[in-house]
Amino acid sequence: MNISDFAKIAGVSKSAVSRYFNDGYLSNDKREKIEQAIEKTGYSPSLSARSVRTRVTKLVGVILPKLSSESAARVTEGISSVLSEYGYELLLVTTSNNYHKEIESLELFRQNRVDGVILLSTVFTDLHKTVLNKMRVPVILVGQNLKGYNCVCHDDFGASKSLTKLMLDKGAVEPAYIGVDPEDKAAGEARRKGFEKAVSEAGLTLKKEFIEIAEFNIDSGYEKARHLLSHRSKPDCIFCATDSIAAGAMLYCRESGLRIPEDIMIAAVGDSKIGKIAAVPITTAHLHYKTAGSEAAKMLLSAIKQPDLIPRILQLDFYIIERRSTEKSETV
Amino acid sequence: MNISDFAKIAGVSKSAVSRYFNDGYLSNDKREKIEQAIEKTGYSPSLSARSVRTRVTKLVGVILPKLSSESAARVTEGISSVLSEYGYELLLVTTSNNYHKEIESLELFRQNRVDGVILLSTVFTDLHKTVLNKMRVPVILVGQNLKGYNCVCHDDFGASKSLTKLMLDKGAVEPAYIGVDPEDKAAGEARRKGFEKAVSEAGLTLKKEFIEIAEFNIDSGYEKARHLLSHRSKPDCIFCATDSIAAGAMLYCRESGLRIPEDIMIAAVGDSKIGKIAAVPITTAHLHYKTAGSEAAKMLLSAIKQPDLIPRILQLDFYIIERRSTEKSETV
DNA sequence: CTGAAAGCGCTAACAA
DNA sequence: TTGTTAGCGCTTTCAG
Repeated sequence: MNISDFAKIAGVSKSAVSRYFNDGYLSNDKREKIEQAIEKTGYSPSLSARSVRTRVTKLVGVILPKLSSESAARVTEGISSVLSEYGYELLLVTTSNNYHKEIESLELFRQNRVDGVILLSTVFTDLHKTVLNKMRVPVILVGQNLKGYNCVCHDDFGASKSLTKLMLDKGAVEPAYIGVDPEDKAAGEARRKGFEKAVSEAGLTLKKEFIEIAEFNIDSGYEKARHLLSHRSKPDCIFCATDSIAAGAMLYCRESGLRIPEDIMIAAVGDSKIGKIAAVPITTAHLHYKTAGSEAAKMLLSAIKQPDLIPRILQLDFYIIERRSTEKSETV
Repeated sequence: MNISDFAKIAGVSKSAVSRYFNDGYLSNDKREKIEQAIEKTGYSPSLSARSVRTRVTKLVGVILPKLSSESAARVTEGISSVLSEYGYELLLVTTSNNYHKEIESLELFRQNRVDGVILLSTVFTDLHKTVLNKMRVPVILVGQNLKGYNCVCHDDFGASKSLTKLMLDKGAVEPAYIGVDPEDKAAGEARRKGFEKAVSEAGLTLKKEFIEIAEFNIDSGYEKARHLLSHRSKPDCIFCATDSIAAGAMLYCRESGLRIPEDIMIAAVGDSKIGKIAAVPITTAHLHYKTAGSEAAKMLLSAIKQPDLIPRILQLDFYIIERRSTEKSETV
């Protein structure tokens, strides 16, 4: 059933039908006829055909490393809530943390199909830059802070610094760090720098062997904690880049008989469910992931409406949630 | 830049270009010319225009309650992996557990835009039936077992029965249940029936006050456990429909001084991360969510290819993971 | 307010 | 193998 067939059934012209669906001028008489015919036939116009004419797809591409990460899921929910409100749909691509697939997807979205793109990437290479500059539709970066691009990001540095400082203020003097690949600007680099800043501001020196780089999961956190605790000198607090890593680290600490927080404190960034129900609930920093998603979507929609918008960076605040994993009386 | 402009630049005909992108007959000479021109211009054909002609969108609609549930995320990852392999893209809609939005999305997908739909729904109403029967593209249901429709589902009944039996075999005689809305056929109804079956097969009678219905989250599990334990007679094991609920229940049990598993055992369905790192790791049943997603995608692709395919139901097996929350010596 | 007609960018049937 | 040509279903002038 196409617009011509339908127009015939409704007893009106093609134009009238088109106007009905695009709120143009229309007499009530025709409007009613069309509504009745819709009732009868279930007709609805082809979005593809419409896109050919209007060059608008009402589709937004979302590229993310993986869905089964609480933070990515929350961002996506934020995006989705705003998008659906404005009649846009969400075209999802996951890249399994493979940034070549990220580039591929951008290429795929480059000229066609979508009106804009939201990219949750973790690394930023020259390849990214090249492709991004070739894009003909607006792109919003989530989670990264990159001059010259539209970004919605978190204060990873500040959150990490605050969490680390919190543990040092409670008397820790041998801080350890389990983070992720420093290629990852936000979760890797910025969080590490925040940690290091807090350590140096406290006048402490960092032991090289107290630095570990893990994957984004529990098992890796466990493994790295084991390695960390295999040295002769022991840390008295561990700052972890993510809650999952912290959960794994805690698992190992407890298995090896350490009491938390008495023997060793643990804190991590992210405020995911896992930190709340861990054996000892984990002190964490809440980053506003869902808000990041909805703000990114809003930013994208304005960029679509107004293509000459100048790039802007929106950094969202965080807050600290103290839990038992750092519950020690202060030692000024 | 459209196909005509591009053909001119490449020095070939429109047809040649079209054939290049749809692997028709083409001499190497033209192929090379076209490749060079692509290099120069970055041309790629408009997918919308193609869809108008071919009536194929290479888009699959996915409807799910919410992303921030580990199971939904895993299913979606499974779907995505297969889809991208076959050159399809994924149009995602989340319904926030509002089944009217589910219907709306189906309507939206009904005639247009997508080549098929995968629906992760929890309830199944007459409205669903009506809309489903009107669909012009194939639909696969994930997580539900419904005669007459294409389904990929889990053995919720079996998993629940096995978990409950496991606790009863270890000597529990006062079983309690914290489940979800029985409108939810799989997680609500089937899991409850599995629980009840194990209880009755063990020759036990179920106390009415040992049945609670919770939401799908930790806080609700906590709340319901509190209610459960407020009665004079106390249960000695709790079967929970989901890991999140179990995590919450465990939190309450421990706060009220109960030892797990000595005083009370806990088990739940789902094998999510949370159960692994809970204060006392939780015995669970692994359902193959990711596989369910990829199988659903495969089923959909064959239904797209072969529209007269007769409906089929694929039920995936589960396995039990015993953890400390039920670690009691058997009392036969 | 309305309808006829042109044309969006592409594919596919046809004749060469 | 190739190019010409007729649409796919829709929107949008334009003339009424």
